[in-house]
Amino acid sequence: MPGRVTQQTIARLSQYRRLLDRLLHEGVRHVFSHQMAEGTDVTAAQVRRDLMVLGHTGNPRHGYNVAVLIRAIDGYLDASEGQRVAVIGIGNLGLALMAFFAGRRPKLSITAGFDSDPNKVNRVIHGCRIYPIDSLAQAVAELDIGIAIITVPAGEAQAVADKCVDAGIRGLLNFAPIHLRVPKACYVSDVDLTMSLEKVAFFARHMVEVNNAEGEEDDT
Amino acid sequence: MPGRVTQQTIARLSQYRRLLDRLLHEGVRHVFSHQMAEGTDVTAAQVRRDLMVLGHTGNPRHGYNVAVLIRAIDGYLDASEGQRVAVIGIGNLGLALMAFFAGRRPKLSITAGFDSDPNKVNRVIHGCRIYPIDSLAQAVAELDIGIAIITVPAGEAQAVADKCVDAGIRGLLNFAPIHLRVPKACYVSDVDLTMSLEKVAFFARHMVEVNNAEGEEDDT
DNA sequence: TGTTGTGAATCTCTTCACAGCT
DNA sequence: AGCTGTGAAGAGATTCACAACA
Repeated sequence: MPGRVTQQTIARLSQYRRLLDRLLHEGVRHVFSHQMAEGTDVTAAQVRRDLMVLGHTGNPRHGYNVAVLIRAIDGYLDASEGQRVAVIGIGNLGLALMAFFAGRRPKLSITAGFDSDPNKVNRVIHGCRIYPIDSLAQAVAELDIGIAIITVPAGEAQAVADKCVDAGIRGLLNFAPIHLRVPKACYVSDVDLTMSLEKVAFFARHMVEVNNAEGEEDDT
Repeated sequence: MPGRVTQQTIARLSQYRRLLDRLLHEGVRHVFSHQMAEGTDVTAAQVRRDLMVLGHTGNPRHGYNVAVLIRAIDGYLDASEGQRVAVIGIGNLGLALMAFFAGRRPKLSITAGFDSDPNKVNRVIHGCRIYPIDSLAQAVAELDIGIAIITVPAGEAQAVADKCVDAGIRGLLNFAPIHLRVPKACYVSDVDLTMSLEKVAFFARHMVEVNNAEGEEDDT
C-alpha cells in the first residue's frame, strides 16, 4: 500500500495515535494539527504532512475528527489479522517488557516467551507460556509469530537472531547492545539503552546547542 | 567544547566505543574505518566524518589505534568528574534498568532510586538505596545527581519531570509514553517502547521499501 | 477568519571523490 | 597500494507559504 513511507513518519503516526487515544478518552471530538503538534514534539506542518499518507480526512472548519483519525491510523499501522510477538530472553528486562506490553494493543500481542534456562521454561507469565529456545521454530510456526523482541545478553544475540530468521520471523526489536546481521528481508529496530543514556549524559552537559523544539513552554 | 554536534553523531560515537571496547578485549590493536563501519550500521565515510569531532588522528598505514581512539571518545563523551543518575519509578522496568546499567560505565553510575510506594523505600538494590519521591530534591543535591531515568506510569510522568527540573536535573531519559514539557535548558530523550514495537510490526509487513543499509550480508 | 493540503524552498545529514600521507 | 580527512555534491527530511475551502 505505501508508495514510500519513512520510518520517522511511521514512528510519529504511532505517537499521534497514542495522543488521540488519550484525547478521545478525555472526551475531545476534534483536533487541529497545531494541537496535535503541541501534544507531541513536532510542528503543525509536520503533522499535516505525515497525515497525508493516510489518504486523509480533516476539514478546515473543525480540523480532524478524533475517532475517525484514530481509525484511519489503525487501518494504516495495524495488520487486520493481528500480529503475534515473542519475547526471547526472560530476564529482568524480558519480564518487564512482557508486563509493559501486556494488553496494550489488541492487534499486537505478546504470545510466547523463550529462554534457554530450563528453570524458566513452562512457567506462564501474563498469560503466556515460556518455551525452551530449542522449540523456537516449531512454536513460531504453530502460534504464527512474526515478530521477536530480543532481550538476551549481547553474546547470544546474533545466534538468537539467526534462529529467528530461520523460523520465519521478519521483524526484530533488539535490546542487545550489538549490531545484528540479518538478511535484507528482515527488519531490525534497535533499542540501545546504553547509547540513549550516554546521549542524555552528553547533552545534559551541553544544553546550549540543542534546540529541542524551540517554541516550547516555560523557562523555569 | 563542541561547536555544533548532532545527536546522531553522539549516538554513533557511543556505538563505536562499544565496538572498540569489544575489539580491544579481543586483542585487536588497530582498525580501519571500513571495519568499524561493518561492526555498526554505517558507511566508512560516516565513521570518518563522525571521528572528526574528536580532533584526532588516525593514520593511513594502520588506521586507528583502538586504545587511543577509545580514550579519545571517553574524553569527548564522559564528564571527567563522572555523572550520577537516578531511576524514578521502581517497577519492573525500573528494576530491570538498574540491573542493566549496574557497573556498565564507571563515569555514569546509577546512584539512587526513587518511588512513591513506601514499601519500596529504603531497600537497597544493586548497591543503591531507594528513596521516597518526596525527598528527591534533597537527595539529588546531596548525591550530586544530574540525570534521571523516568519509569513511572504515563499519568505521573509530567509531575515527576517537573520535580526533577526543580531539583536541578538537566537530563532526562523518559520511558513513560507521553511527551514531557520541560524548560529548554533540560534535555529529554524518549525511549518509546510502544512506538518501537509498532514500527517493527509495520515494516515487518512492508519489508520491500526498507533499504536497511543495503550492502549487507546474506539473503537467507 | 482560520484551517487544511501540498508544491516549492530550505535545511540537515550522508555520501562522494580526491588530495595528501604513509 | 590503500588509507585518512574533508570540501563539495547529493539525498532526504522539514518547514514555508499559499491556494482552496468551510
